[in-house]
Amino acid sequence: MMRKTHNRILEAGFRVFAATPTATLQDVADEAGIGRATLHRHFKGREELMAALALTAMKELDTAIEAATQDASSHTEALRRSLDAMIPLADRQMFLANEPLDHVPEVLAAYTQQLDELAEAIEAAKDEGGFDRAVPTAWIVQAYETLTYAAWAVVRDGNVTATEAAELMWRTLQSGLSGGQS
Amino acid sequence: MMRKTHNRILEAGFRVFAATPTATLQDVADEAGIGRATLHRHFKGREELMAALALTAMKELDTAIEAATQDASSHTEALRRSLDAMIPLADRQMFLANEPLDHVPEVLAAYTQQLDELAEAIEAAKDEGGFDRAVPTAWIVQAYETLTYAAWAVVRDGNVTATEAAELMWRTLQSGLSGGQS
DNA sequence: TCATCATGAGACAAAGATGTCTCATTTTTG
DNA sequence: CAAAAATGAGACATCTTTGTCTCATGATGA
Repeated sequence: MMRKTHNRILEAGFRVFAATPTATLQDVADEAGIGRATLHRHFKGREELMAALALTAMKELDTAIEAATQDASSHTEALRRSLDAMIPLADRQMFLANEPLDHVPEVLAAYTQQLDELAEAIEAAKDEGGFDRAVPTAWIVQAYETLTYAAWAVVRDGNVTATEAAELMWRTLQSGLSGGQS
Repeated sequence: MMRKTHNRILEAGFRVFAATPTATLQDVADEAGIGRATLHRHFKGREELMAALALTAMKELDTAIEAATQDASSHTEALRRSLDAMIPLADRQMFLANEPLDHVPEVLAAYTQQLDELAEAIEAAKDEGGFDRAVPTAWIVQAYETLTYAAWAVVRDGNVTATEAAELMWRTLQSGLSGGQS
C-alpha cells in the first residue's frame, strides 16, 4: 500500500486518542489529513486500528528500552536508564489502558510479556540489592509503571524537564522523598 | 423522587463504568435492576449521570479523608492516614479520569480544589520535614495520586492487603524501596 | 505515454445509543 | 381506602458511528 499513509494514520491515532479516547475514525482521518475511506483501506476497522496502535507503541517502547539498557552495568542500572526511554513514550502507552484490547491475543501476549520482563528485571535488581527483597515485586512493578505515567504528566504540565522527572522518579523508588527535620 | 432508586443507580454506575467505561445507560439500568426510562427520570442524560458520579465520588473521598485525619498529630501524619481512606475508594475516582468532565464547572471546581488541598498539605508537610523542600510539590502530588491507584490495583489483584498496600505506598514515598547490598 | 495503484469525496445502509413519550401497574402517602 | 407519586415496559424518532461501495482524480512506475 502506501506505508507513508499507513504511518500517518498511526501517528494521527496516537495524537487523537491521547486527547480523546472516544474519538471517531472520522476524527483520526481528519487529523491524518486523509479521507475516512482510505483509513478503512489500511485498517479493517476501529478494533484493528487500536490493536495496531497498541502493538506499535509496545514495540517502540521495547526498542527504546533495549537501546537504553544494552550497555548497563547492572540490572538496577538498566531499570534506571529505562526511565529516560519510557517517560517520553508514556502517552503512547497509557491511552490504551482503558481499551478493551484483551480480546486481541497478539496484544495481550505482548503486554503480558512486557510485564513479565519488568518483573524479572526487578527480581534481578533485588539480587543486586537495588530493591528490598521484603517488598513484593508486584508492588514495585505497579509503582514503576504508575510513576512513569506520573513523570510523563509533570513533564507535560511543564513543571519539570524530562531529565529531572526521571531523576525524581528514581529517587522516589530508591530513597523516597522525605527531608531532614527543619 | 425515590432517593433509594437514586442511590441504586449511582452504585450501579460505579460498578458498570469501572468495568467498562463505554458502557450503555441500558447497562447501568440493568445493573441497577430498573428500567431505562426510570434512569432518565433521575438523571437527564449520560452527562448528568457522569457528573453526579464524579461529585459523589469526590464528596465521599473528602468525607473519608476528613474523618481519617481529624485527630492527626501533624500534616505528615495526616497524609499517611489519608492513604487508608483513599486506597479503597480509588476505583470510584479513577474511572472518571478519562471522562471529559471539564465541561461541567461544578466538577472541575471540586477537582481543582481537591488538588489544591493536597498540594497545601504537602507544602505543610515539607515544613515539618516530612518531605524534602528540594522536591517539587507538583511531583509529590502526582506521585501521591498515581501511587494511590497503584496501591488499589495491587489490592484488587490480591497481591497484598489494603493495609499492607498503604504501608508500602508510604514507605515508597518516604524512604523508597531500596535494600542493603546482599 | 500508458496502465496501475492509491486516494478523495460522497452516497448508502445497518447498527447502536440516546432522549422522549405513553400507558398500565405498583408503591407510597395522606 | 383513595389520591398521588414512582416505576416498568415498550414504542418511536433521532443522531452518531461504522462499514461498504462507487466513481472520478491524482500519483506512480514500467
